[in-house]
Amino acid sequence: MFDPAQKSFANPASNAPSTSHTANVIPINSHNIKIACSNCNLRELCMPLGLNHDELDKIDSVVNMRRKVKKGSLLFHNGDKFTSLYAIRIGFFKSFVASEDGHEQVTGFQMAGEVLGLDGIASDSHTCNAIALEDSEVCLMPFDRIEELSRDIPSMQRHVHKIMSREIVRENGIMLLLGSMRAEERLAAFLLNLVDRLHARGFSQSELVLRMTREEIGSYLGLKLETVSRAFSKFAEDGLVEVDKRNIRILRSDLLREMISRPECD
Amino acid sequence: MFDPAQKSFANPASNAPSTSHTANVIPINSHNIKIACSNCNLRELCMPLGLNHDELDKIDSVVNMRRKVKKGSLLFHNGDKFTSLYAIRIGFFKSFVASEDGHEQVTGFQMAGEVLGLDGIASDSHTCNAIALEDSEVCLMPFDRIEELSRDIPSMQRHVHKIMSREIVRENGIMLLLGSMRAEERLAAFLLNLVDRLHARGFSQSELVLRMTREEIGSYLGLKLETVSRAFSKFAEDGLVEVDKRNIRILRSDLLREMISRPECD
DNA sequence: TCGGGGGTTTGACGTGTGTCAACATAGGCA
DNA sequence: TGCCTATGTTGACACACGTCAAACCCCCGA
Repeated sequence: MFDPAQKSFANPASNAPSTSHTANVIPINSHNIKIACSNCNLRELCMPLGLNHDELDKIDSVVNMRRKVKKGSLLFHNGDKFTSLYAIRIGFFKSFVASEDGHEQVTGFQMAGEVLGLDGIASDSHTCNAIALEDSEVCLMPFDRIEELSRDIPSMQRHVHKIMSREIVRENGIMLLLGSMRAEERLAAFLLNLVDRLHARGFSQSELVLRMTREEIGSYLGLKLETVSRAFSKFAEDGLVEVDKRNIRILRSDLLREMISRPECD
Repeated sequence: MFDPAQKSFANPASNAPSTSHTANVIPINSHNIKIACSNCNLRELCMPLGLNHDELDKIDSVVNMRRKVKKGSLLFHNGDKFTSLYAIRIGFFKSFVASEDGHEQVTGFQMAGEVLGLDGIASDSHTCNAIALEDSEVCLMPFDRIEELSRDIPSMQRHVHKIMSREIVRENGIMLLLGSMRAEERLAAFLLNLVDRLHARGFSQSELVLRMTREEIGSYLGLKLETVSRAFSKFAEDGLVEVDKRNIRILRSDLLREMISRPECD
C-alpha cells in the first residue's frame, strides 16, 4: 500500500505561513519581499514566453496586488463587479454557478498558474463564484491594465486570447463528458485530467491528493456523491487506483485512459 | 391550430438564390454588390457600437471575404488550421466535438450574427467542427487582422473579449443544464433560449422552426432522440407548446420558465 | 406512380444512477 | 478528553432515461 502521509502533493501553500494574520491584501513591493512576475516561477503558466526585458518590466506593473484567500472563503461571487482577473499563485479553487432553485454546479477546479474570472468580462460583473478549497493566494491583474498591455505587446494579446480560447475548449470537453459518458468514465477522465495538470506543475504522475469533497466532484461530473464514491470503490476493487480518503494513487492509467476513449466498446 | 406553413420564420437564407452555382468564396467589393460591415444590418451583433467613421472604415477592411456554405457541408473541421473567425450572415450552424470512439456531442447551435471558430485560437487549429444546417453564408474575419484592429481600437478589443467571455458564460450554463436538469427541464431551457435569440433578431416570441433533428437536439442536451421526442409530446399534451414536426409554437412560456427555475419544486 | 430512406413517434422493457437510510471515520472545538 | 459535525461508504430500492423495435409520415428520385 502507499503511505497516506506521503508529502509529494503537499501543496506549495504549506510553504506559506499559514498562521499569518497579515492584512488580506498585500501591496506589491512594499516592505514585503520583491514580488513580480519576472521572478515568479509560475510565469510560464500565466504569461507569454519570449518577452524582452522592457516588456517584462511592463508586465510586472500589471500585477499590482496579491490577495490571500483563506480556505472556504470566496474570491469573487456572482454579481460582483468585474475589475480583475486572478492568477492563482498558491492554492486550489473551485468555481461554480448556482441556479435559481439553489442547486450548485461546479464548473471547474483551478490550481496554481491558472486564471480565474474570465466569466466577468462579458457583462462587467461575475456570473459565477470562486471559492478557495485550501489557503490560497492570487495575483490581481486589473483587466483594463491587461487590455492596455495587450495593445502594446502583441504576444501578450495573443496570450490573453489563448487563455480564453483554452477555457472554451476545456468547457467543450466537459460538455462531451456530461453529455455522453457514464459515471466511471467521467471519474476516469476527471482523475487523468487532474493528475496531468499536477504533473505539469512538477508533481507525481500517479499520486494526488484531492482538495475537494466527493460531493464537489459529483457536482462537477453531473453525478451524486454516492455514485462518485461507488466509482472510486469500483476502481480500487479492479486495481486501477488505490483510494485512501482523498489520497489517490493511480495504478493503471493505461486502463483508465482506455475507458474514456472507447466507452462501451461498441 | 397554427399554420405549419407560416413564414414568420422563413430564414433570411431563403432570400438568397439557393440554386446559385456561383463560386463558394466571394471576394468583397468585386463586381458583387457592395459588401461591408458598415452597411450590414447585423453589425450590431458582430461588431462594437459607437464607432466613428474612420474606425468603421478600418473594420470594413477586416472582413475581406464571404463564404457560402451549403446545407450539410462543413465550415471547418477538427484539426483544420485556424486562421479566421466566422461571423454568420445568413443561415444556421451546429458545432460539435467528436470523441475518439466516434460519439458526437453538439456543443452549440449558431444563428445569424453569431461568431464561430473561437475554439481554434488556443492551439492555432480547430478542435471542433461546424456544419451548416441550412444554406448559409459567413463573413471571414482573419484573426491576425482582428488582433491588429484590436490594438488600434480599444472598443474593438473589448468587443472581442466580450464575445469570448460570453461563450464561456454560455458554456457554464450548459454545464448547469447537463449536470443537474431533467429531460423536460433541459428541453424547456433549450426552447426558451432559442426563441429568445430569434426574438432578438426580429422573429416571433412564440413561434419557431427548428433547423435541427431530434437527434441533434438530444446530443446537445445529453439525451437520446426518443427522450427528446417524448418530451415534446408531453409538452404538447400539457398544452405548453404546439408541435408539428419542426414547427413549434410556444403557448405557455411562463410555465416553461417556471420548470427550469424550480426543478422538482423541492 | 411507386419505392426507399431519413426523420419522428410510440410502446415495452432494461438498467444506470438517484434516493434514502444506516453506519463508519476523522477532524475540530469546547 | 470527548462530543459533534462534516465527510465518506455501502446497501436496498425506485425511477428516469436508454434501448430495442415497430410503424408512420413525408420528401424525393427513379
